[in-house]
Amino acid sequence: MDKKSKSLSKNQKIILDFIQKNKKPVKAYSILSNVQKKGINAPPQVYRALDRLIEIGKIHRVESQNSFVACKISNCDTPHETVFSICNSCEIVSEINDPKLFKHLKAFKDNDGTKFDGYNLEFFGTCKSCINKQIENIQY
Amino acid sequence: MDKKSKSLSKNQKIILDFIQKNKKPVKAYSILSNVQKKGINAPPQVYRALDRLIEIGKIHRVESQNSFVACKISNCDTPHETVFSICNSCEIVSEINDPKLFKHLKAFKDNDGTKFDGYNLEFFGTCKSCINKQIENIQY
DNA sequence: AAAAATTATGTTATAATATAACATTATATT
DNA sequence: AATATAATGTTATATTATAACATAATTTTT
Ligand SMILES: [Zn+2]
Ligand SMILES: [Zn+2]
Ligand SMILES: [Zn+2]
Ligand SMILES: [Zn+2]
Repeated sequence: MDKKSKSLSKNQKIILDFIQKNKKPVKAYSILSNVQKKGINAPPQVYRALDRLIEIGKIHRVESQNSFVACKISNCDTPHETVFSICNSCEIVSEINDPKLFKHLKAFKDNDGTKFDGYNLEFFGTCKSCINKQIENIQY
Repeated sequence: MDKKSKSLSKNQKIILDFIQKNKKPVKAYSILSNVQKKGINAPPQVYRALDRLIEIGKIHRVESQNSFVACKISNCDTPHETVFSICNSCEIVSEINDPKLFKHLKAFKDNDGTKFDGYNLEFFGTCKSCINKQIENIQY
């Protein structure tokens, strides 16, 4: 039985549920304040659940934001091979599912003989919606 | 005169100098304690200099480590297009200079019409030196 | 050169993020 | 049932980063 098929614990379920409800990534202390009514009282309880959920690929950490987002790729069995598109304006994050890009990244070799076991790629920019808002707001 | 050719301020020089002296990335508070003898007393002075040095491309932030490393690519005029190789064991970081990969990343388009202006890619693994150490340490 | 605007600095306090350490309880394995 | 493993609860603390405001240096404009 692999990690992914193991059932989640109570706290893990509560926290995964909260993260999945949110379109945007959520921060650890925001999670904490939102699940306190469910009996989760302190940061370590949140961080432990987050660590585990990351390990089994249910969520990912958005490094540039210190935030956490549910995995959007079904059967994402590669929790440490992630690609995101991040809007600098509204901070929305989309997980990129691009097999060709994955393949390219997976095949990468450096000149030092490093044995790679994962990668994280974050693209930054302005999302379509924010571009449109900016155009609307131009003052003449 | 562009940002890069502008001369650095006193604090910026002190902090860049310290970062460049280190092979490995350094943390903000480690920088602080190491430059206090030079008259830099408080975190904001460090973070301001770091922000500026990042902006002009002299250093990069290693997102997964909350650390800062000098740019190793001469004439790196793309401070927000970075690729690193990171050893999970010794935490050494190498900046990757791979024009073909850069081109590939630069050309990336998502399905949502996001206008990208940068990316950060971090490869994780075990460096050659750490692999060798691990082999040496196997007990029979 | 004087005035104004901009940039950098210094300082104190505090916010935000994350982990150490240890006691207890629940679950799985032998 | 005994043992081992994993998860939880709790308090305290470590680490990373910024807000806010006063002052000084530098650059630009007049
Ligand atoms: Zn995923
Ligand atoms: Zn947006
Ligand atoms: Zn660089
Ligand atoms: Zn190493």
